[in-house]
Amino acid sequence: MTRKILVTSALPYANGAIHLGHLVEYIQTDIWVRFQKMRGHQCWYVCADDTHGTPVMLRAEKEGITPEELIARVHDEHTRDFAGFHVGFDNYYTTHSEETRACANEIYARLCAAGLIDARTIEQYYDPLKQMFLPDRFIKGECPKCGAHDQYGDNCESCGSAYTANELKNPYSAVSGATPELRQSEHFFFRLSDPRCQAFLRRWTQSEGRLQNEAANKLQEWLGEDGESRLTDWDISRDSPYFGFEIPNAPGKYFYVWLDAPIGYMGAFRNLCAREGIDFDEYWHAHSSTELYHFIGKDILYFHALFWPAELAHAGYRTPSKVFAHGFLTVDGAKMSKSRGTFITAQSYLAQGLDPEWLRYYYATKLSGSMEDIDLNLDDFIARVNSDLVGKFVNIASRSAGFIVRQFAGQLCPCDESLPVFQAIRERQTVIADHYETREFGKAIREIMGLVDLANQYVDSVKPWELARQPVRASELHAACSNSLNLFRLFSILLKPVLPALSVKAEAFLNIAPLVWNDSRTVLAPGHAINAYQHLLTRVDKRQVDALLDANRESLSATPPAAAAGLRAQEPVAGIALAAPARQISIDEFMTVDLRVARISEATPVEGADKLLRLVLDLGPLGARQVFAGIKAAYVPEALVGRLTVMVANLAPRKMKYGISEGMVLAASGLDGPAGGIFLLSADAGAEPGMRVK
RNA sequence: GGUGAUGUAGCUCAGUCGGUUAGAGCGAUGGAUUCAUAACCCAUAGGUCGGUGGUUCAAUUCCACCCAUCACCA
Repeated sequence: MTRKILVTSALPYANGAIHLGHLVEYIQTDIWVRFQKMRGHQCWYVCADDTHGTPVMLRAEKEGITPEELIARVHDEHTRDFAGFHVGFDNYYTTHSEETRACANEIYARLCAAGLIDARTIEQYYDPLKQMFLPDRFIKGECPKCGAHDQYGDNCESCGSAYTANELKNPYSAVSGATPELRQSEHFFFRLSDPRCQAFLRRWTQSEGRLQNEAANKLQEWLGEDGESRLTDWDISRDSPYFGFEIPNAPGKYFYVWLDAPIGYMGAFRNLCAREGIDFDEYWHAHSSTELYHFIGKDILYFHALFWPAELAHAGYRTPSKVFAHGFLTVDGAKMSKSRGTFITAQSYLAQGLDPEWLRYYYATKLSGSMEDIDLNLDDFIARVNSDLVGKFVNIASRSAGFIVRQFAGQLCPCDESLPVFQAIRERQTVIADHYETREFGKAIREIMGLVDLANQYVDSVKPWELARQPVRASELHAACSNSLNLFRLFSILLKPVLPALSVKAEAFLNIAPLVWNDSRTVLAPGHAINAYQHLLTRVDKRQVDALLDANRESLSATPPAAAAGLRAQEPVAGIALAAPARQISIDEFMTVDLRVARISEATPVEGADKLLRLVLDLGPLGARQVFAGIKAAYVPEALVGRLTVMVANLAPRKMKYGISEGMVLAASGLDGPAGGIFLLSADAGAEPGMRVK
């Protein structure tokens, strides 16, 4: 039965370049979509640039162009990058479209009619210099939940909490730096706290198969226990000036960008429908039997699994069949870093001449249906691609084609499907298809490569190069190579969702029509003529990877680290990594850590904590700080009072169960953490509290 | 601090609903081979399955605690 499927990837913001982290999602989605299409299903893949909001508005202003010009340029760049990685959208659109506007107005009107939109006058920060209300993303301050500095006004990148901008502490305008003032303004709210929404979301998020287990558990945390009402109403409007859609009958009021972003999926699809003659309503009406899947990063689960389905359900539309959240990308085990050159843009990867299918393949080997992060290990990347794709897969064609072309005029003889390797492929096909379906691409690849190994063993066992020297055994040679090329064709089918461009080349080489999944049931007919073999894939050269890192490496001074690398904020002491020396840093980088001499003026045990002492540190002219230090195992509190030590004075304050920790004291510790001892640093006599350590 | 996840050969990862000698690929070493972009094939070496206790006839697999990493929460 042909399924009707609509698939989306999250909308990239029209304010920055696509990088390898983004590509995890687009490649994952694209592989899945290509698989569905190969299976003969009707599967539409849409995405769009997320164009609205203050960042776009301000950036355009800074560049001296209109927002429309900016988003047009970024749209071109994004389109180019995605095409470069063979991400095959059926439509890559923009949220700044009449289709999206119409859908947003429609949803808004229906939510109004359902009594789920409230107008309320709120106090919001206003930038007196810039003369504008400061929308969430452009007001910064300290997170009300965890105290992290420089957090945006809608959710905290440090602790993930969602809140409103007014809850931020010590706010400042990210536009002008001015201290904002509170002013009143009327805003519109989506009433998530309404019992209907609460009940719906509880049911929706917990329904079988809707979300990954980890995601469902996470949402359960956000929803709270039964009867508990943790969801708060969601502010969906912003005041002029704003780049976005003006709300009907509300002059000067605009939809908040996060309202129209997911609606952009609908807008992009509506645009596609007009082009392709698809029935939009069949896919979106409340009782649609079509399937709708959103691929997203785990960071935006909140929006896609709470706000979005609640909006849809109460506006009379269908809700997503499933939401697939994936983890983040690390490079060589660490977050992407501009100073290490691992913040790699899609454009630079292609510009350096690296093959996009190398990355598609490597990601595929690592991807699964879970929300776990995946690591791009660059040495492993090189080894994996060269070994699997060039050494094994492509090699099968390469080692057989010459004989067929030279000795048999390119024509194949009947294929012997009774060989064990063909049987193995037939046997594992279904499992491989299931792995693709469940997004267990890593498992699919492992299965396929196991079969490819069998194929190379087969070739080795029949030794075509020996047969070729004995003219009387020409038919054996013909059979061996025909079998081998048929194996290559089957593997091309199995790998086609991952390697679309390579498959096109393989199809040209084999002289066949575009392969679909069911072609794996057949073999090439006797007498079928192939074309001469040309290299299908080159090897990765380590120098290319090094050049890529160099191209993406920025000077250290250009990107001061937000938090001093290697020093962990959550452990006041003993957290410094030990085994190997950390990477080299510049003096400038070191100086971002403000180390000060401090006198311990109070030291008391913390009730309820096994390891912590509460210290009050006197920094002389800089005042006193409270710090919770995990040194209880090694020190009697009274013995510490009066001592001089060294502390990090510019560490972001951290709210702990027992109070706010405003820094950390330095201590040495052995390899095994506290078990290796804890040795508080001291300052020699003469040092005064508050002196800088450098 | 709490919750959750992860910790298996040099590297990247499987796996074990407790049960004879813990697997794969890569890398290393040796051999074979020369059709293939020094690819492929065979073989060998490498792990006290993070640590410590407990349950059990038997634990890498279950339980507790500890350590490390990551995420989320407070």
